[in-house]
Amino acid sequence: MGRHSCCYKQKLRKGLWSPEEDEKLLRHITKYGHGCWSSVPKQAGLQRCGKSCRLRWINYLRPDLKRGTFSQEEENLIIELHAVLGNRWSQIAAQLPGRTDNEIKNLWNSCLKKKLRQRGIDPVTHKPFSEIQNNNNNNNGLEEKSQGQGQEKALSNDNELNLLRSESSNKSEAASSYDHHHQQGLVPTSSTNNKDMFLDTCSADFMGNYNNMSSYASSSSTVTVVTDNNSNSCCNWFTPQTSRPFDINSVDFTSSSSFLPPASSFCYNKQQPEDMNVKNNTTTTMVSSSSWGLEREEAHQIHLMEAAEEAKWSEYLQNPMLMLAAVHQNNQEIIKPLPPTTTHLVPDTLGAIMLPHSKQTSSTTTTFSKDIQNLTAAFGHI
DNA sequence: AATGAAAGCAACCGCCAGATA
DNA sequence: ATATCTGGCGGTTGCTTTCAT
Repeated sequence: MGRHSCCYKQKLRKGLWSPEEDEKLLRHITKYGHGCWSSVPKQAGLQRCGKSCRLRWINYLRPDLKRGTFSQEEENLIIELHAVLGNRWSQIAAQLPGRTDNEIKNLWNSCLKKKLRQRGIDPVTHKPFSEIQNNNNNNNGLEEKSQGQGQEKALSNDNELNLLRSESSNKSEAASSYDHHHQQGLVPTSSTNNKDMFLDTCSADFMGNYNNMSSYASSSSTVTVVTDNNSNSCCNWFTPQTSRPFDINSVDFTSSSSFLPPASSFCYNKQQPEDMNVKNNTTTTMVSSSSWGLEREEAHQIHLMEAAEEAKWSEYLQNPMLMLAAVHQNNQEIIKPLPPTTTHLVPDTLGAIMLPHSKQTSSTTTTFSKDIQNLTAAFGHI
């Protein structure tokens, strides 16, 4: 299968499994367990590669599989989980006992996506198309100024195009916003790629998705976003416990697991550029705490709110289903940040969602960004 | 009844990351 | 330190079945 060496060594069967093959595989695994999948076909007397055997077992032969059509409850759950997890089919499947990632994926692609579209909901962002349309119209206005009347304008009402845009709009908005702030020297700089990606990730999510106040789980700490409704604000960073600016240069970006501020929360505060008092040097970014947008008292209040929600968040983190419940229960309510002491969510609790299958280094940041976007899409109204 | 389109589904492909040699 | 092996995942393909005309 694929480029795996097992497939080169001998001519192996492909395609649909015969009942005889199923019986051989089932008998073998029932008796001996699968152990090393690559050795299963040989031991079971099958002309298949180990990968194919594994897939057959997981998707069809496993005794705990639930067969039959999906119930309405299951469909709803998949939709809600997808809003949080995105196309993480294996993680979605983990919440539906007896269902495989493959059949959930198939259901989504063949059925649920369509249903959502029929309801006027974008299956990518889980937001109403009208909302996306409005955003796109705003974007189109800008595009038209810079690009004139292009092909995209002609396609502006096309749903598929909207989908594509909705997938990329947050990132592009955020990226340009970050660039703007970066050019003004309002964002600490760094020479490492990871750090750049970190900044990019943060700015993407913060600029692209925030509404009044949102919070995000990270791999090692809390990201709190405090904003007002002034669109021209700039950003700064600080830890709420101390009201000190978060010194991004102090973060060890060479360690993939600690690309966020260590053992603390940090806040992002929008503020008018003229209020900024940022002094950069080559190694650190020193900012007077009194010059940052939130007063100590405000920061303290936020910190208290964090503490009050700590237990609640712990529960959420232990159980993605609770997170979904939160979506239902808190439509108009502000979800508070993760507790400052919440560290290393990976791989248990929410970390399993945020940073799946231990992917780290460069992919971690992109995954993280995607996760944040998904979470933001799901929690954006909170 | 015939036929083309759409839907459903099983399996493959290609990539990634951790383990191991 | 490097190469190879392996399991796992999401995306995609292509075959079969169902539906509409």
